[in-house]
Amino acid sequence: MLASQLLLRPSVTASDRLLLAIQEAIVEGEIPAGSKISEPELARRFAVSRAPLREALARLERCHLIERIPNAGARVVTLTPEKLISLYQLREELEGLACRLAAQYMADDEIQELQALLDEHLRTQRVREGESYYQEAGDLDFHYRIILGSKNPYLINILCDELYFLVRMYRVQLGMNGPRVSRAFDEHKAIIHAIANRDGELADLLMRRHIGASRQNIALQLQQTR
Amino acid sequence: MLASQLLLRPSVTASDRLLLAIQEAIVEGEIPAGSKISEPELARRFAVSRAPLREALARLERCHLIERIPNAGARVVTLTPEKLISLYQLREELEGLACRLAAQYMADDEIQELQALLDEHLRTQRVREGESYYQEAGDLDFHYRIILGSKNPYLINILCDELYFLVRMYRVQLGMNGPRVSRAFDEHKAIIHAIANRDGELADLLMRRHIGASRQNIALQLQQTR
DNA sequence: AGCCCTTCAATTGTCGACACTTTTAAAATA
DNA sequence: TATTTTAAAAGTGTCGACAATTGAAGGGCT
Repeated sequence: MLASQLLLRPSVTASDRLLLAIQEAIVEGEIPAGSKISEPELARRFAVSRAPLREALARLERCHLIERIPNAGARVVTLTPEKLISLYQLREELEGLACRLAAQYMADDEIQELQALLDEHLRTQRVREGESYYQEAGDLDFHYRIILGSKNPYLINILCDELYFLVRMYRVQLGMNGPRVSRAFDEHKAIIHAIANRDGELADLLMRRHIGASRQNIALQLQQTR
Repeated sequence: MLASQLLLRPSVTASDRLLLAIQEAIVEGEIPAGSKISEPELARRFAVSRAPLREALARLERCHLIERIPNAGARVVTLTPEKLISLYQLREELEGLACRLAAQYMADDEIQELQALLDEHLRTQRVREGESYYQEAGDLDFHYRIILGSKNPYLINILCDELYFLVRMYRVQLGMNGPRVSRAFDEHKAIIHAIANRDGELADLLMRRHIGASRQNIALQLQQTR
């Protein structure tokens, strides 16, 4: 469910719940990309006042899902190929770094868990052929663990809390579940292998290629669509 | 003044002004690192209600200057050597990327302006020997322009709006203005040269070294302090 | 004395109302 | 009819007050 940042929170406020609900609605396209957000309307819909709603909107802006203009209101972001490329450029760099650090700082048992996770995903994947949801959940989980393994708090915050909802939004709304399934698994395996060998440089390189391949895949899809 | 994200805003609200004021107070150490933030107290101090104050606090959390715990309140972040290293690791990666992209996307006149800026800083620096404020302002300005030159909106947002206040806070409070002045100028010149030659790879490498040198400088200073 | 429970004050989260701004729509003029 | 002006409607920003939660002080127990 990707609620990593909420699992640690002792008490959940209304604005926390709102954030999750609206995030999901935007990512899934229920609130369409580019549409205007009306505070009174959303407040009615979720049966809360505008105070916690505005708190939630502030946090939605933080993860780039909406854009606000003072005195004019908020809009859901519009998705463009250019922005998507920008996003993947960043991911290549940041997740490459995450791999290098993870190879250095992850505990042995964390690496073993990661390996076990991949095996399980492989089995699940075989059973549910074609169901992209599990594939995506597995993929995100894989990336999450490595990012957390970097132990760099700023890096973790940027990737997990700010950029990954955008990544999901693009995947869902542009239908990026592609035919890269089995190849992605092999790439994941190679990356884990490098981390297990404490070869940060190699893990870095492999992750950059892994994400770079996705980026080119996207570029191709976009080109074909035209 | 580093108010880049505010210059474009049509109308300035109370929470905008609050954000700037509190940011400055935290960066300069007037509100001490690690101290608890009392909403009623701050609201009185700035003569506003808690609504715009809370909006400002949400944005301060976004740039990592405060940490909030639901129902418990907000604290100014504490500075640690480990976090500072984490921050510089990120900067190396992100500003390296920024250089590579800037070499590709900056317009010719933007590069010329950048060059002129550096010359001017050099002159100003000679006049005001030892005054670290101008040196820092110049340094930040230099980095800003290259980041903006990358034309990658997510990269720009993360570096300029989220991480640079933290960088300033560390510089001010740990007194990081060091003896690297003249050497930094040479490094800046080399980076611009690479960008002007549209050599992204080289600019990337040089920027990583430039920031890496600062990082090692910091590590040394911290070691000596003990 | 030390620890746990209760009570109370202080702080945070939420609410409804008001002030100001922007946008929309109608009216007036050319 | 097209354009500008004006007025109303909707929406955002801010305020003060109430409700819910937390942290601390005090009292009771072992």
